[in-house]
Order: sequence, then structure tokens, then C-alpha cells
Amino acid sequence: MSSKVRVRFAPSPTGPLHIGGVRTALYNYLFAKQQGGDFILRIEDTDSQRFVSGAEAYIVEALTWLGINFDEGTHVGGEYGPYRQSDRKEIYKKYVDILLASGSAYIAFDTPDELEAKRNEIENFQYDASTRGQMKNSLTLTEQELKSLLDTGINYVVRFKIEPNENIEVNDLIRGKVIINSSELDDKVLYKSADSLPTYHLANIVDDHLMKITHVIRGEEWLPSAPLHVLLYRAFGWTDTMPKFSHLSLLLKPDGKGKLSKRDGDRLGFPVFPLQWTDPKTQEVSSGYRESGYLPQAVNNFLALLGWNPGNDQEIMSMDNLIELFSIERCSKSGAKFDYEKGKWFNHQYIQTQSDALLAQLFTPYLNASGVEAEAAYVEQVIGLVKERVHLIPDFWDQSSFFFKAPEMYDEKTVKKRWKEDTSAQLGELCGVLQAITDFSSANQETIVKQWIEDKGYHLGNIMNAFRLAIVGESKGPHMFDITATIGKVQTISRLQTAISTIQYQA
RNA sequence: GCUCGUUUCGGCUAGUGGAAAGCCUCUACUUUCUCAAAGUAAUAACGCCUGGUUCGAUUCCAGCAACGAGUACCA
Repeated sequence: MSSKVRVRFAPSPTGPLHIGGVRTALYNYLFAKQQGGDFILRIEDTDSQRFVSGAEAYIVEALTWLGINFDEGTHVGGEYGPYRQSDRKEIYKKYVDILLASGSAYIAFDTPDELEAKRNEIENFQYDASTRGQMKNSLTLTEQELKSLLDTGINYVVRFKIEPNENIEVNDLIRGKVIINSSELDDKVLYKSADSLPTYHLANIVDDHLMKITHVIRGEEWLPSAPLHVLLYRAFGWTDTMPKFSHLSLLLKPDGKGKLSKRDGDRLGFPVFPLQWTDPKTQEVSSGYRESGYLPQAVNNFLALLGWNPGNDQEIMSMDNLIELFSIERCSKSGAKFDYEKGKWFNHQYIQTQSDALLAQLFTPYLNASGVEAEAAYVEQVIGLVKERVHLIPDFWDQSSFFFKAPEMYDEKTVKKRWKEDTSAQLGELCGVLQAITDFSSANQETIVKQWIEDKGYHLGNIMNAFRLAIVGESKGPHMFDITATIGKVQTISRLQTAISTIQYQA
């Protein structure tokens, strides 16, 4: 009789959601949906110092774009709310008092300065069983002193009282049993009277319990504090319903050492955030996957495979496939270097599966930005011709601008290589040949033009390459007659004439 | 420093007590009027460590090393 699976994604609104955070959210979502469970968004804004306005809205928008949807959360409500920790102050205070009453926690008055001094004085100072006797707290002060200090309204914190020399076991679904001795842990601050807010650890445990979370799937950076969390569950008497833990490996830099950071994206030229973000303070703009021309399906698929695999060779998986196949046990223990090239490959794969109409819709803003207005049907036709060579949506412009605009200049290298002494004359003849064609379909043009080339004894490559140069401006693009059939006879001949009168033969 | 975690081709990774597989990237070839794309092929790895268990270890164990994370009145 296991209870319904409930998992949460619990980011802090301290800035845009990092791509590693997106992956954590995705894995939680996949697990929840596979188990028929609930997925909850909880905003952990207990650090008033680092709060960034707009960050919460960003998180919701980013995950919505990716199709990672929540059953409960700040934006959708739910019966376990409120889902923003700053709205739950009274709740935490109550639980702090419970720990204080049971003797599992104590009040400490040491100021940040005093602690700093202590750290300088004693190497590897840790506020724990071995040192708490020398500090200013409710364990060392008399009841009188304590009372009078509290009466002054002075700031204090509540610390968790950790008993030393006990091996704490954490059973991690990915890593197995992890054991750490409680003497390694310090008496963590659980609550600050200065802002009446709990710290992460207390709020996290209380909320996970109250929200009936069954599985905690989070980043590896939390592994060292997992034993502390186990101890907190025990202190509250919640061991029976303690969630199962899974600590995900981190996303690493594509090159060099260390975890993936915003700087790597700037340095190597790829987005580290799902959506573009403008820093409210500095106005600095960070690029996003959406604005860079990624399809959400590709981002999900790419991220899903960075630290997890289905156990076979399957790589292209829809969200439904992922939900079906995902398993925590198959998450890898080691960190994954971020491979941006592979991400582009995934996007290329997904672009091939999208309809020309949808791609046209995504491409249109870029077209407009380049000063082009075109009929949707025409854009779709062009997209059908070039989509197989496109990796990101903006690539459509590089691959198809000549369908919308006549070349304004001709690539010099190509001119040198492809424009021969007699090219002008030959293309002049070609204009006549094309002019006479009534059925301007690609196939018909090809038949007639190739016949003409053969009859004249011209060199196919010479004619075609010069033809392409005149129409495209450089040496690239799809099948030549597909281009001319698309832009039409008038435009084709006009471009040929422009090229003939513009390009000079260079000996 | 201390604690915990991790270690298979350049990258993501599969897998195994006895022939180490797939994908991305790179390279070559093919198709073609070009560029791409696609197809084919090829290259390439078990921590150049030290011990142990074993007939046999990439696989199990110990040590070492490297890398990562944590070590805040941040999450």
C-alpha cells in the first residue's frame, strides 16, 4: 500500500533557471508522470538577500515552453499550498519551536563577526558538539542570561543540535548506501530571527513532509547535506514517511574542468538558459535556447540523455517515450560534459519531423527581422526545400535568403572560379532558352536546359555553377531548378541579366 | 586541509569474471551543378598506478591518483 508518488522541483528565484536545473526538473517530471504521480513547483525564496524579481515568472515560463507541466505550484495552486516559502513563515516557526522544545535545537547569539573571528582563530573551525560549549548559546548561558538577551530583541539563530559519532546512512536510489559520520556535520542554522525565515534545510524538510513528497530527486551538490536531512526527519519523528533520495550527477563544462556555468556559454557561444534573460540590475542579456532557434522537444530529448539512457540504442524519444522509459536506476553516477554539438544534432533531427507550416511560423519572425514580408504558402514551399540542411531555426535564413531577395553581391572566390571568359555569352543564351519555356516546373526546366547544353556542346558544370552564382550569389543551395521554379521565370531571368551586366571576367 | 562522490573512445554512454557495442564530432569515399544533407567506411577507450581474490580481471576488493561536490545566518 504505497502512497501516491509526489515529487517536487524546488528552485530558488535567484536568477534565470540554469540548464542543469531544467534537467533536474525534467527528470522529476518524467518520474512523476511515469508513476502516475503529482509534480509540484515550490519556490524556495528564503534568502531575501539573493531574491531576484522576475526569476519565478521566468522559471514558470521556461518550463511551460518545454512542456514540463506542474500539477501543483505557485502558478496553478493546489491543496498543499502556499507553494512559495516566504508565504509559509508561520508554519516554519511552529516547527522550529517543536525542535527547540524537544532539545533537538538551540538558540545561538554568536554574530557573524564573532564566527568569522573564531574561524580565523581555529583552523577548520566547525560549530558542533566539540565547540558549541565555547560559544554564546542557550546551552552555555544561564536561563536568566538567555531570557534577558531575548528580551532585548537581539538577533539570534536556531541551530540544529547534532549528536557526534554516529554513522548516518542515506539510501540513494542512484548511488546506493552513502554513510557519513555525524561528527562531520556542523550544527546547521535552521532559522534566523533577523528575517523570521528558516534556512533551506529546515524549510525543505518541513515542506517535503507537509506536501507529502515521496521522492526527492535533486542535484549532486545536495548529497553532502543529505545526512543532515535524515537527522532532521528523525528529530521530527517523520522517519516512516521520509522521501527516497536520488542525487543526480552534475553537468560539466564542455572543455576543461568544473561544472557548467554561465561563463562557459558566453565563452563558447551557446546558451546556458532555456529562455533569453535580461538581468534586471545590469541589463545584461543572456541568450536562451528558445531564442537561439531550438525546438522544446529537442532540448528535452538532449537533456534527458545527458546523464540517463534507456539501456538500448534508442536516442530520439518524444516526451511520451521518455515518460515511459525513464528510470532513476539508469541515471548515471558520473558527471556529464555538456556537448553542445550533439544538442544541435538533436534539433536538426526534430526539425525534420516538423511540418513546413509550423517551421514557417517559427521562421517568420527572423524573416521579418531581415526586412522580408512573404506569403505563408511561399515560405512553406521554401522550407520544404531547405529544411534538411537546417540545424537551428535561424539557419533557415542563411539557407534560403536568396529565395526572398536577389543577391546584392557575388562571392568573389566563386566568381573567380566559376565565371569564365565565355560565361556571359552562354548565360545570355540561357536567358533566351528559359524565356521560351512555358512549363516552368523544375523537372521540365531541367530537361530543356540540359538538352540545350548538350546540343551546344557546353560544359554542364560550367554553365550550372555560373547559373547558380547568378541566382544565389554564391556556391550553395538546393537543386538549381528547384530554386528557379520557386522564384519563377521573371525573377530568374532578371537575376541572370543582372549578373551578366555586373560580373566581370577575371583572367 | 577534511568529508562524500565519480573514473570505458575527443564528447555522451552501453556492457561484461574469458571476443568492449551504439550515437555525436573529426577524417575519407560515394551521390551531385554547388553547399549542405544523406549513405558507406575508417579512427579511437576500460585511471599508460600499486597490490589482492581468481586458471583468468576493464568488470570484484584494498590502496593511490585524478576529477567533481560540500565544508555559509546561500540554495
